[in-house]
Amino acid sequence: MSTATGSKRGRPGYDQETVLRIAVEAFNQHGYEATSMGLLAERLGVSKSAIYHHVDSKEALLELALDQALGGLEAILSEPGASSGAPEGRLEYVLRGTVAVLVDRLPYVTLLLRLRGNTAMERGALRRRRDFDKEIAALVAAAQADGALRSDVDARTAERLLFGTINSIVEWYRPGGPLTAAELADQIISMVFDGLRS
Amino acid sequence: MSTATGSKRGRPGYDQETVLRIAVEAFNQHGYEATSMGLLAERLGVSKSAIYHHVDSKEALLELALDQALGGLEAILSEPGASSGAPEGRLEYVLRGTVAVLVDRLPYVTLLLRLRGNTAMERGALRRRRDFDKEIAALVAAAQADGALRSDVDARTAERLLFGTINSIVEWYRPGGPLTAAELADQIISMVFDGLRS
DNA sequence: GTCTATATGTTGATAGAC
DNA sequence: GTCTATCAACATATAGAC
Repeated sequence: MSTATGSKRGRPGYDQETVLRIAVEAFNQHGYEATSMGLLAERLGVSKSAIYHHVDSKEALLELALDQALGGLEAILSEPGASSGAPEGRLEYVLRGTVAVLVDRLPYVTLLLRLRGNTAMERGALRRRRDFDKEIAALVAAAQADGALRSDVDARTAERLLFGTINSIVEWYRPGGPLTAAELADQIISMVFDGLRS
Repeated sequence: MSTATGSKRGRPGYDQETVLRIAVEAFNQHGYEATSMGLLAERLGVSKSAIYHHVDSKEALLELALDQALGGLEAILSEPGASSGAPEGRLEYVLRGTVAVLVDRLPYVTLLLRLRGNTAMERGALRRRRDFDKEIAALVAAAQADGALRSDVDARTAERLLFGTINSIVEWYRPGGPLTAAELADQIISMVFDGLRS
């Protein structure tokens, strides 16, 4: 499978999506700040200036990538399963959805999770991520009030540990391995709700 | 509290430990690769070349930092509590120890957890970290064989999710906040062993 | 323990040709 | 859609004075 566009002959000629894919790979490997346009150019097999035909700047590449991740996560909350039924069921629905988005958009979410907020743009993205987190924390609190979840752990702490567990999959999970995305979601849901004890 | 050494007057004059502390803060904020010696110099209030009086190179700073993190983690496994008693108790002991080291050496462990393995030195550190992880996975497997932990989740996956939960505290926990290190450890241990369901 | 000056290479981005 | 040439700024590290 080539990275080329539909052009009929000659050199590849990239589209923005492919440039973005290669860029995000590099950002995840070296960190966004430390990744140079020169490295991207090398990996794409074109000159630095050719990249500026596809995107306005390095920061624009980051913004496109973060939108992929945040858009995917935010969409979960708009689905019917996230707002109908008992809080516990809604929480499980959202957590399963999060695992699905993480696996489906792995490099983009990985990049989001490693953001430090060093520029205005990054801080904007982190704000969107915090808003998402807060909705889940509210869901945890509702499930606690409902009696479905234990109340001896603070809702915000529980939500953080919940996402700590889920988000950590970007550090090791790779699609195509022995564990399918559905199996992974089952094991995570089972572990966070019921614990590791037999 | 000053960052100065014991010198009696005049300009501060740093020791290696203080230089390292400031450096690790910057590494965690911008990423190791993207942190310039110039930024460190600025934050220390000295010239770039002054830093080379304390350390041989930028990479030597990273190595010193990672040794702080890895040394702390590896020491847990040498403690008596890690090798005596039932596997489940030993596992809990090691997990509590890990939380304690994470909190005690927060910036150093944070740096370790963000390594990508882009140089020989980094890969060496990641190897030490993997060795630590493998010992815990073996402990999980032993506790499963013992019947103390559920066996429907693969030991390696369980260990990864376990550390995903624990390691994620570097993203939000700050000593001096409302939650003490001991309380944090209790809540984490309780959540990973018994789950969030009431 | 710090400084200035310097060496040598790389950075993000632009101009303008093809 | 890509190229070469160019820019000012910045990178790590060293030499040698104080």
